[in-house]
Amino acid sequence: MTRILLVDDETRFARALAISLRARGYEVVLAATGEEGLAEAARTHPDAVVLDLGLPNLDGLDVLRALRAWTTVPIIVLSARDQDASKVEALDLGADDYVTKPFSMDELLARIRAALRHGTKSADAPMVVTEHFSIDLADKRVTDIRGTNVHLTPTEWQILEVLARHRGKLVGQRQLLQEVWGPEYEKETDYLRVYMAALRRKLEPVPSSPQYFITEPGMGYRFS
Amino acid sequence: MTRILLVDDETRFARALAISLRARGYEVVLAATGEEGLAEAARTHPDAVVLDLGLPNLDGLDVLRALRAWTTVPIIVLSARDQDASKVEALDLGADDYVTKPFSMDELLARIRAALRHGTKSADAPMVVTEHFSIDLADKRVTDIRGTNVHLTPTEWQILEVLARHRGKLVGQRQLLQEVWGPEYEKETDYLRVYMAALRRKLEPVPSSPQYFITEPGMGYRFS
DNA sequence: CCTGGCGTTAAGAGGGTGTTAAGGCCCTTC
DNA sequence: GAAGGGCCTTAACACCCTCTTAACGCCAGG
Repeated sequence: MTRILLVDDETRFARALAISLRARGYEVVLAATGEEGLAEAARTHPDAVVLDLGLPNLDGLDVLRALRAWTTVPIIVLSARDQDASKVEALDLGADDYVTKPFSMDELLARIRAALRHGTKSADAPMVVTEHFSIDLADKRVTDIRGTNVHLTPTEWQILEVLARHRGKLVGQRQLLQEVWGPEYEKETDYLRVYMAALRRKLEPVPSSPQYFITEPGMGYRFS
Repeated sequence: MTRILLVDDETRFARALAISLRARGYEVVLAATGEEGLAEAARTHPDAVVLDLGLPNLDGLDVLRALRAWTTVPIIVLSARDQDASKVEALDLGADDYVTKPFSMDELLARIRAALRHGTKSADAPMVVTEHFSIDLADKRVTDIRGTNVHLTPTEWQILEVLARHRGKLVGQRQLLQEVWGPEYEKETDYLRVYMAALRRKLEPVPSSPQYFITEPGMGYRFS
């Protein structure tokens, strides 16, 4: 789960933001002071930090400096002041973004999403690993247990990609057909049977009794 | 040199910004329309893009979408409007930052610096070495196993560079065409075949059965 | 027994790909 | 100003792969 550290002493605002973030599936760690924020950052290794400059005791810019001394986690700075000086300073100290109050919750959430994209751009290879093969979504490559490349045709790959993205979930036949062939093919369930057979032949250890590509009769398929 | 593409139709502001940027050692490419911006982006491969939303003809958001279809270059969006809708939309379309006019030059410059940090975080791998040849991305040179220089034409080099930067990844034909020839050539798959043949003839030990430049039929090419 | 959904296989049609070479443009050189 | 070379574009052809389609067998439920 994506973890976000929120360093802010205005508990009312912080709580509202935390609720919004949690409602969207993020895990939120709260810190009310700069010291606490640094400690929590070290302890929980968040995927992004939202940092309010208006903190008691320790100045927000000092917190920023301290964080940047050891981590490249995306940091979004919030400020009540619209002063250029601190804005420029914060950005040059390594903040990824600077948002001035007042701002809408939607905007902040969008900026958090943008910041999270930066964090994952270089790291995080979207990989699905099983006991018998592994799927590299970024490289568009499938390798078997010995590291040999498994060749898939474009259609086979698209089906695998859709199933892998919904790992564990049931994907309806109509949905699969629409995502791979387009909306006008949603009745061509024959195609699915042919291609599921191909995928099983190439990836299942025992194609005749599938372990990863499960058929849910009358409904669709599931990858697990 | 760090190259910045500035897409803005207000020539007075654009010119002032260009002067400020050039004074700080950046190379600036100007584009007055969205179409021009897309063409320049494909041609010059900037390290960052500053995009004004208030463009004639083509909407700024469409430009953003078109850019994000093939490049991850940092994009800073400027806007006169302070509307949340376009702000959120732009950020979710892949903009790295969103700045509302009026703003100070210092702030924009600081945000450009911050955006450039993102761009360089993941890039840079100036040498690619294989068993049969090595590629020096910085020097734009390719040498074979005996250290002899291998001569490539500009187009051959660009293709090789794109593939080498995405080492191991599958590069779609459309992406390759857009990055080398520009967005308006994305259907000219003939070009690719001619140039892939040339690259294989010059670099593959056995051009007829490629070891490094792998074709994924119907999808694209992969360098590994 | 019949029906409908599913798995499997194979073959033809169509489109994608590798390869070579000729024509034309631009730049350099004399 | 003319000649030459390098490079890009375009065309033509043969070949290979993929998609589609059809046929058949299997199983479960009506």
